[in-house]
Amino acid sequence: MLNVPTWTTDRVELLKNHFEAGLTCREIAASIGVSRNAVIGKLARLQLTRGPARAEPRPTKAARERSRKSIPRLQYKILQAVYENAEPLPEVAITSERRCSLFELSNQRCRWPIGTPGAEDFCFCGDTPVEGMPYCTGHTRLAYRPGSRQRVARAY
DNA sequence: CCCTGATTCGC
DNA sequence: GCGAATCAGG
Repeated sequence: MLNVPTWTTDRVELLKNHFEAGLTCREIAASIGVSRNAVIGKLARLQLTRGPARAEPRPTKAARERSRKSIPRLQYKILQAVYENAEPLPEVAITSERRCSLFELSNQRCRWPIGTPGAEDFCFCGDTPVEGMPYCTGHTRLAYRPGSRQRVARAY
């Protein structure tokens, strides 16, 4: 493969002329025989734009990654910690001394529902939650069972 | 959904 | 420098 430079002088000339003529980037790209992104990229490097640049520069990819992934990462860490001392889940119900009503729920009460909604004895676990989680340790392990998602997905 | 131009960043 | 991936906006 010969290494033909993409942006030869005449191609750049074509690019500029087509741009002046008001062709869209896609049309310019088709005319020259390159991708639309190539045209857009080259125009950007030539400082050629049609409208005023956007006021707010995009946050860096790193920043976007951070804000997008930080919460899932954190929760993954928490779950890791919950499963750190992994024993088989007990078959017996997880009991709580602190059962509470819907209105007594808070960030400091396990939100695991117990019983049938609407029933007289319906309530919530109410125990102290794992930090950053909506459930206590036992119910966190019940709620996030490894592999359960896949099994459920296949069932549908 | 389709499209557009603009920006970032790994190559 | 290049352009794919990704973005915001229409």
